[in-house]
Amino acid sequence: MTTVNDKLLYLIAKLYYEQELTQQEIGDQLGLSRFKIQRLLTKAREQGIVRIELVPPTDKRCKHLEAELQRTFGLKGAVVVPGEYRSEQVLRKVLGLTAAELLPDLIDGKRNIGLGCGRTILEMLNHIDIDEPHAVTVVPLFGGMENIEPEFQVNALVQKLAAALGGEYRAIYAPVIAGSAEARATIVSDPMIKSVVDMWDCLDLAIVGIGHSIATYGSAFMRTISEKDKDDITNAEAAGDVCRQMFSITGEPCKLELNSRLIAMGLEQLKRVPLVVAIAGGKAKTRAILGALRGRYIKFLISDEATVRHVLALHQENAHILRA
Amino acid sequence: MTTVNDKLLYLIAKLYYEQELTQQEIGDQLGLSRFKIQRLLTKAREQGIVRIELVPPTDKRCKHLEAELQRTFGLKGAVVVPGEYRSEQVLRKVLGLTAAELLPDLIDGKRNIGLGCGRTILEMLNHIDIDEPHAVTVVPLFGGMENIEPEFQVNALVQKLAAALGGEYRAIYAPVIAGSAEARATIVSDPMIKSVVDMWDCLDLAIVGIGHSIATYGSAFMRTISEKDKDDITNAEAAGDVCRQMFSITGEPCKLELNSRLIAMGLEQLKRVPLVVAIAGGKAKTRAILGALRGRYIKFLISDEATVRHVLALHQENAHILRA
DNA sequence: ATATGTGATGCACAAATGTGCATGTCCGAC
DNA sequence: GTCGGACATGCACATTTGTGCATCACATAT
Repeated sequence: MTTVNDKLLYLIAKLYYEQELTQQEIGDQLGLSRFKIQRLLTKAREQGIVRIELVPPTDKRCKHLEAELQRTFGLKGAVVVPGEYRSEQVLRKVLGLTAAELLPDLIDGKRNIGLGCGRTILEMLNHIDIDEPHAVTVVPLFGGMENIEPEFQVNALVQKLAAALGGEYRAIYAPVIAGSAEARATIVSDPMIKSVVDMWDCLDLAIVGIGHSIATYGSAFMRTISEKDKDDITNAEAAGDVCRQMFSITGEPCKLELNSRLIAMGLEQLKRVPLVVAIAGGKAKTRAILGALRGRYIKFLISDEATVRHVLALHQENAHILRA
Repeated sequence: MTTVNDKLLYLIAKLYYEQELTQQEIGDQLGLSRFKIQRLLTKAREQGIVRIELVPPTDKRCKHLEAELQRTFGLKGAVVVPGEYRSEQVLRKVLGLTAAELLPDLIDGKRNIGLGCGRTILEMLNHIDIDEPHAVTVVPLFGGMENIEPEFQVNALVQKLAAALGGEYRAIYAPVIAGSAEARATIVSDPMIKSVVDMWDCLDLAIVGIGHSIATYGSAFMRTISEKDKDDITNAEAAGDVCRQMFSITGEPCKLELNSRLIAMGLEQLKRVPLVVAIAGGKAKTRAILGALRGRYIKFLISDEATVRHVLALHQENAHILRA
């Protein structure tokens, strides 16, 4: 019964996938209806008789750029995808995929993982494919925002990563920005929230995006803050942010009143994490990435060739600022 | 340039084959047209980024039946596909496929290969998949018929096998039945034909079907012969044929006037070939297969469980005929 | 400047594939 | 027997995919 099927399924699969006959043609040849062939093919796929494998393109990477990044900014590592991507959408997906492929190496031996949020991070989560479960705990690196789609919610992202890794996660039930410094203090001292925030001091790994201040994160974050805050940011010449913490193109943290209300992992805290992986690319983020690198906030960068070239060029170009 | 594509192709392939999005959905996500996705997918397949592999069903075989066949009829080997196939069409394809898979083992070290003709043989040829070329010479085992489709022509079949194996072939330009014994003699002594016919004495391997006389080979052969010949065959109680040579259910060659006109490898000649592989199955061929086995004309049988059970049962049942 | 060719692009249409459903079939329980 | 359920079958229809073609962009030769 089943053995008949085995050979038959294999035969049909061969005719369909190897000889590229249509289901109708196979049906005619075998004296079976097209529908039957269709269902048998489905069964063949289910039973694993047909195995579709995707060969990852021989990981061509821009080793020289990676080495230069490491040298120049004291990184523990870098991965630079070759080529130039004109579409932001495509680039995000490519970087997300690349990050997902690297993830097994990155999380190896890690217990507490902090996760940022953003579209590229989400793309990464969509492509994670891990065999054995890892006993990790995933925590968000900052509070949430209510005015964005559910799938971008920090808690949804940590949940997703934990699920993909087979570990646990901690959700944060605090806003990324409190109404006042006092409100922040109150919120952060709340036991449930404190237990998450306290974990920021004992992370083994943080995975973050890099925002380019004005219009960052689909500008959802920017929509959250007041006009005065925006002016502050502009005046401070913020080049970008990591974990919502702004810094200038030299890597100096921006002194903003906003900071006192932020419920987010701090830059100095971040520097103490053994491994901070940033995923970021795109011409618009050039200044932001450069700032993050100069500030030594990140220790591993996943980006693309065109962007990295821009970053390195910009670094050469206005290196005098640093000396000044 | 190409490197951009590599990652992108892989990404698209992943979305399509792993996440099972439609081409349209992928296009929307990436901001590319459906057509572009379509073409990139084609390219991904061409470049081997998508690899579709067919896992042959764990070669479940009826070892016990194979052993019994070997023991009972002194075969060098047998392969019995499990199950019962109600459709002749399906059975032919399954047997052809099975034979094609066995072929590499069967031809190993062989130089001169004789090939019969028939629908199952053709199916086998359709599935041959060999890596390195074999230095073989393929010859037909009997003459041709003009009243059948071109793809069933003996010369087409030997050509096809030779092509699949990467070897050479000899075509025969003689009819399977001459008009008279004298005509046969003349034809066979023609140098070009003789050189092929002479090879029947130095074959290392023959691959044949088994016909069940009346209505054999889509009855094309039967349409070729006269009414008197048919009566002769009926009177001689022919059970089947190999290479057009008729025999009874006991395996005795039929003494027919027709034989004197046949341009086909003889049964005694066949017995001298080190390895004769027959591919045959189906209830209707029970008697024919039994006759071929009893006559020891074949040394290797590829068939199916249901048929073999019938054959063995029939053998037990009328074994007394042999003793008589 | 003007031809010329090569390749990318998207469209209309054709072909192939997938799916919910009504019907039919088989088989065991009662 | 007959009832009920699980499952197979084929159909109409919806979705998805594939393809020939006209168009356009761009580069190279004339």
